Amino acid sequence: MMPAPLRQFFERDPLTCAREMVGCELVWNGCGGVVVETEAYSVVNDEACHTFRRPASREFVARHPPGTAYVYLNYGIHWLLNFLVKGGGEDGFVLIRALEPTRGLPEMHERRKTPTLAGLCSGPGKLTRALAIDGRFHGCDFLGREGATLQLPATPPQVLATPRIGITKAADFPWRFIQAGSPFLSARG
DNA sequence: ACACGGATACTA
DNA sequence: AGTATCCGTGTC
Repeated sequence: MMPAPLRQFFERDPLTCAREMVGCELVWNGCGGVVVETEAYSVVNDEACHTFRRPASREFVARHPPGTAYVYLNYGIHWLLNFLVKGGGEDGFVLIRALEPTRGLPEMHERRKTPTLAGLCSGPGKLTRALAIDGRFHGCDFLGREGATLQLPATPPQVLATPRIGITKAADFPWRFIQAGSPFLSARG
């Protein structure tokens, strides 16, 4: 079960949570890195959030505690990792979009077959592949599992807000958060 | 620039 | 069943 202080991390609104997730080190079974890019999705007035059109997603929010992993298959190819945010001003999700690799580099390179370090976890689908995260973890207490840790930064990095990537609805919301100047992002911004 | 690929939620 | 849509990536 997830440590109480960590659980409280997800008991806030999605924007605050997504912003403060940048700089945290996410480790899973010896592989992982520092989160350098996230996006916030809200169940309130956000057409890009799954809950806006998917009853099953609304049911997911109702039936799981904050911090639960929300993992889904996008474009039939890529697993995307989100964490459920709940109990603050608004409920929603934080999408993990990119990591600066710090742990288990050989193993991640083996899974991704990627030559460059910069491209190893520079996208939401890339990092789930590198960490071997898939639909098995949808709905589970991911950060409470053996081998999973989320370490808060000693000194928080400078974080910038930009528009979210790859969506058509509510595309103008500046709800993507990136570590300023990081070469490990999924795109420029 | 384009193909790849499957779950979800619609219409009937 | 058939259709539209979708928080992407690698290779063309």
